[in-house]
Amino acid sequence: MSTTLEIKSKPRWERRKDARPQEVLAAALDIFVERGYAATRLDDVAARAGVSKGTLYLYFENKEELFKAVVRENLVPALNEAEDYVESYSGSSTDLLREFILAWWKRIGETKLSGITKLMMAESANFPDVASFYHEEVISRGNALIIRVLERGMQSGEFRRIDKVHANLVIVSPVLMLMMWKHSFNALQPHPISTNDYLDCFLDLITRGLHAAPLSFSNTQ
Amino acid sequence: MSTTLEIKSKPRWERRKDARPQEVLAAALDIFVERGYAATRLDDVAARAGVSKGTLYLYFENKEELFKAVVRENLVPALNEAEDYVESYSGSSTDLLREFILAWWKRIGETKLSGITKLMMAESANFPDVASFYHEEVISRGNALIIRVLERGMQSGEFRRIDKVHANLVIVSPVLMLMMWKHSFNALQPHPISTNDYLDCFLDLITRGLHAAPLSFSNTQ
DNA sequence: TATATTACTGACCGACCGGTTAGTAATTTC
DNA sequence: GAAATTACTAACCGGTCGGTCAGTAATATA
Repeated sequence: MSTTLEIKSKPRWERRKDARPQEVLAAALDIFVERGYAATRLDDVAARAGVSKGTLYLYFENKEELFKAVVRENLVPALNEAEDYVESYSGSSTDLLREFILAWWKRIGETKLSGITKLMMAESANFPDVASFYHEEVISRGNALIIRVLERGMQSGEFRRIDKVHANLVIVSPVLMLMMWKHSFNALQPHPISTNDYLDCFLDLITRGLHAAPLSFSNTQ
Repeated sequence: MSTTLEIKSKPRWERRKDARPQEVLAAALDIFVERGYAATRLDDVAARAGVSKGTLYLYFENKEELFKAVVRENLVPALNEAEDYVESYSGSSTDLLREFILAWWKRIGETKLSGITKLMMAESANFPDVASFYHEEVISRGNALIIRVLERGMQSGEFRRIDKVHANLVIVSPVLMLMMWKHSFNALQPHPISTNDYLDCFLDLITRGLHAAPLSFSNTQ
C-alpha cells in the first residue's frame, strides 16, 4: 500500500536460497523441541525462520522430511563422533563407559538435542515411519556402541559377565530419563534435579554394579 | 427408515445412567493408552464406550477431567496399596526394594496402565495443568515411597549412605524406561526386550550398587 | 394409556493446521 | 533499462476435532 513512499528502503523480503535450509532447520529444531512432533505447527517454524510457510515447502517435502533432516543434521553427526571416540579409546573400560556417558550428556543431554530424544520416545508410536527411521539411524547405532563398551570390559576382565543386551538398556535408561525429566516434570519439582549429583550417583551405582571384583579389592589399572 | 418394521426389537439405545461412567472410563483408558493424550479423539472414546460423544459430556466436564478421572480410577488406588505395602513390610530392605519393583511392574508395568505413565512423561510439557495434577497425585507420592525404602535400608546398615533423592530417580529410571519402550520402539527391535531378563539384570546391578559391603562378604539375613 | 421426565443422540460450530498454488517482487541477464 | 527468471508470499482448501445443543426416544409415573 505504501510502496510508493519507500525511498530505497529495505525490500519486503530477500532471496537467500543458500541460507534458507539451515535457517529453517534451526527453527524447526527449536520448535520440535519446544512442542513435540505432532504439536509443531509449520506456520510457527516458518515464522521463527523468518519466512512464510510456503517457503518451507520449497526446501523440504513435508513435515516428516523436515524432521528427518533435523535429525540428520544434528544427531547423526554426534553418533559418528561417538563411534570414532569409542573406536580409538585406549584407557580402561570403566573409564571409557564413564567418559562416554558424560560426553553423551554434555553433547546431547544438556543441549536442546535432548528434546529430540524425548520427542521420539514420546511420539514414535503415533508416527511409525519416523520411528523406524530414527531407530535405524540413531537407536540401533547407539545401542551397538554401548554393547561394544560392555564387551570390551568383559573381555578385559574388568566387568563381570553379564547379559550385555539387557544391561545396555538398563545402563542407558537413567540418562534417557534425565533427558525426559528435563523436558517434562523437572520444573514442577520443589527441588529440580541436580544434573551433576544425579550423574555422579548413577555412575557410582553402575560402576559398582558392573565391576568384576569388590571395589575394595579391585585391580583397576 | 425401517422403524415401522421393527416388531418389539431392541431399542436403539438404553438408559444406563449407573453403568456409563465406568464404561466411559474403561474406553478412555484404552484409547488414551493407544494414542496418547492429545491424539485421543473423544469421538473414538465415545464409540468404544458404545455411546455418542454428547453422552461423554453428561458425565465428564471435558477431555482433561475425563483424563484425570482415569488416573484417579486406576493409578491412585495402586499407590494407596503400595503405601500400605511398604508401611507394613517386615523383611530386609534389599528384599523390600526388589519386591516393590517387581510388584510395580506386575501391577502397572505389564498392564495397560503403563501407557498412562508413558503418556504423562511424553506430553506433560504440553498440558501443564494435567502435569501438575499428575505430579501431585502420583509422582511425588511414588518418589516418597522409594525414598522411604532407601532411608530404611540406610538406617539398618544394609545400604551404603547415598544421596537418596538422586538415587531414587536413578533407580526408578530403568522401570520407567521399560514402560516407555513397551509403548514405543520395542516392536521395532529385531529381538524385543525380555522383560524378565531386563528386570533381573537391573535388580542385580542395583542391589550390588547399593549394598553396603561387597556381596561376597555380606551378612544378609 | 397418557403425560412428564431425562438420558441420550447427532448434527452442527468454530478454530486449527498440513499442504497447495496463483500471483508478486527481488534479482539476474542482456 | 527492459525482459526473463525464480524465490517467496499469502490466501486458500479440505479435513480434523473439542465442545455445544435442539431435539428425540426410552423410561418413570399415574
